[in-house]
Amino acid sequence: MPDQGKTVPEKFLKPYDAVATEPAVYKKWEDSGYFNPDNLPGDRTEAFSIIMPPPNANGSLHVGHALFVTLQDLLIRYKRMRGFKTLWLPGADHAGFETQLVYEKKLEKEGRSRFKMEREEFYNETLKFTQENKHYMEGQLRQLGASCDWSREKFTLDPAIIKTVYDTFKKLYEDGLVYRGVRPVNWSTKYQTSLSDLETKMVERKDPLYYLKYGPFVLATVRPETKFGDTAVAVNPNDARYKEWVGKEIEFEGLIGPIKLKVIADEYVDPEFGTGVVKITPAHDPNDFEVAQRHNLPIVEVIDKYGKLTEKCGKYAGLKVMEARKVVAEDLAAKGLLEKVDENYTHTVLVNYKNENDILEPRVMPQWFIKMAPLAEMARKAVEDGRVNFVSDQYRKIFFHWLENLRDWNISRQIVWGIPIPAWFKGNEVKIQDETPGEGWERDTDTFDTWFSSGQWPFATLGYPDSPDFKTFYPTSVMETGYDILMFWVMRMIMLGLYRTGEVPFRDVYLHGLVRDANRQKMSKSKGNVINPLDVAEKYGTDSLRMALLIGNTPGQDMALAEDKIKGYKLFSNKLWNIARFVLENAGDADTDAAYVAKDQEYLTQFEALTADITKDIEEYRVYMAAEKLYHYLWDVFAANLLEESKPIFKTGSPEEAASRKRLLMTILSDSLKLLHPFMPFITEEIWSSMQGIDGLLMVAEWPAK
RNA sequence: GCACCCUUAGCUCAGUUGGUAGAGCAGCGCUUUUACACAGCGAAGGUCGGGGGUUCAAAUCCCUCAGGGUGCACCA
Repeated sequence: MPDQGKTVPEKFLKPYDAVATEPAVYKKWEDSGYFNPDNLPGDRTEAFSIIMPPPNANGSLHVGHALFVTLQDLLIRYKRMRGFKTLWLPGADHAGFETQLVYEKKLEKEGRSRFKMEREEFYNETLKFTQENKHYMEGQLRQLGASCDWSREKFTLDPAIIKTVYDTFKKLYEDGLVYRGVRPVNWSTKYQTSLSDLETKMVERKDPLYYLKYGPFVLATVRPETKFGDTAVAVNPNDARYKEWVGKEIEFEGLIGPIKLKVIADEYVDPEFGTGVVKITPAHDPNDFEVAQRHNLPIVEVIDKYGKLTEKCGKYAGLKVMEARKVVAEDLAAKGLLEKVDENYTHTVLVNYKNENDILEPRVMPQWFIKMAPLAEMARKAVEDGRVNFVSDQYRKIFFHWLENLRDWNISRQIVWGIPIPAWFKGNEVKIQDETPGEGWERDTDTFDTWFSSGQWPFATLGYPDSPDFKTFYPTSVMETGYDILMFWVMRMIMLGLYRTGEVPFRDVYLHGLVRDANRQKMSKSKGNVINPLDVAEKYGTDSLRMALLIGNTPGQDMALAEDKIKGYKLFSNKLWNIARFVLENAGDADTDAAYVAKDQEYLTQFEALTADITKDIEEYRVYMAAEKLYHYLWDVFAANLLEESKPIFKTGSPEEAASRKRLLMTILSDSLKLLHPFMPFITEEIWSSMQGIDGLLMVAEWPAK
């Protein structure tokens, strides 16, 4: 053995064992206290902060979570090494409606139902369920290497968070931006709650289109069962066919007695569609409601909250919508009031975004709404003048487009699992406070839309307005999350952050895409194509998973992830491990003052250029490029050239050449570990710990770029 | 209907401010010579969706067509 006498730790004689190494490395980091910005070494004045998008505490982490952990941990580790006072604040979301759905399903499996439980009982069980999940998730985040400050962890139901949410609600109410309105909402008869416009989806369906005889008119509708709620028929003001009817009343025999309806003219009616005549049912169609507002039409509720016809429908009362549709159509036909039926009519229906079988019923109900126009304007300005910067420009465009079509936001939910709305009613009086105002007041039983509280997450978690953390870390530096919650969350945070604090909640928005399977299919349990991040992390190492998630993944774009790709970076880990072994065996005794020969000086210059390049890439959020460049350099330059060339130098070269080369290898290895650490934190820290003469943790080593 | 994105090697994707193309996997070939068999090395592979334009120069900028995807939207 030519290398006798060199001391290389025995672990390098075996392939890198990620599974055995990673938990111990994480423990070292956590024990060091450096996750907490207050404990970081040196004099750090400039802050860098990321608020972690709180995972929903209703399940385990999926590969999408692994992606955000990887991206955010990378940015945090990079800035920590650059000398910033870095805070990455973790949390968990009670995720109101979604968690309630998950828990209801669980109850269903046990043959139970929340409708047979006391409110409190259901709430407490769900709370226990989320707390267990939350604990489990924290372990998973650690496994993924998240260097977040656990001492500052927050939960959306923490009393301090709830207090902030209440204060915001009260302020909005006092400013006239929150109002109690009787307006159309998206009602789920299945889950017995309203949903915001964002929590709905349009799906295409084929339904019969019925042509009904309304006195002198024929009009088309998919929903004959709502006819009992008609309060007018409408035509287009420019439609010559019906001009003489406008303002008059039509009278005809209905199913439950004679009907009298006013004929109104409104631009809403498209003369080209159907017969150009529309029945107006304000209580069960948001458009009809708007028409009714313009024409002062009465609103008659004919469908109740269970989706059954009301007593206004005579003998049809009590029938469910779909049954009623059939019966009403039959009876109309029998009475000769049905002109024809188009059986192949394709249209869109509004459904629950979490359950396409849950067709939503538009209903007019008293609910809490937020006036969006003033808030949207604040947000628009902030993005327009660059106070908030989108890393990918496409989402800036989508953001502006979205702001154009905003309706007021329904923030009250008729569900148990959530933050109770601090409102009290007595007759027509309303008071906003948490404690009872006294005798005769009744508390609102509704809870907040979960996005109303998460929309306040950045300033709520930092303890607005008095906490030192708020002063140090707000506005936060980056918001990194999936583009799928741009509207749900990012928009609302910008609006509510600006409204409440006067400042944007974050400066840069980095939106990542969906992680799909190798064939670009969405991962789903039913398809069986799910990659469980913790499983593959145990198989190939967390570092390999992180690299696989980073390389070839650009902001805002979906990525395909195959297990083979992760495996590929396991090979890279092993390559790096063996590079380290070679360097330690052959250059472990390097003299750090040795003079560089010309060739080695060239290598060093090349490496310094790479360092600057990679630094720029990270600064400009091209982390995928930085990762690829490092991969390429280490494999194709360091291993293939530097190491191979070194072998003859160490065998037959001059002492000057050998000394120069030893110093070069040690220098480039140690700086490479620094550059690679934000990407592959575990293996780099582990190698670092074995390098002679290097003290301390790599996670707080100084970044090598000038 | 409006808006946005995508189309590059067999597959999945990169390509920063315009300078005649890169990675991983698959496929092909070679190698068990002490950094690496839990592999390694090498070669091959593309008229950058079609057409037009700007430019000394276009995968990159502009126009247009085609295909795919997503978001928003009040057609009963």
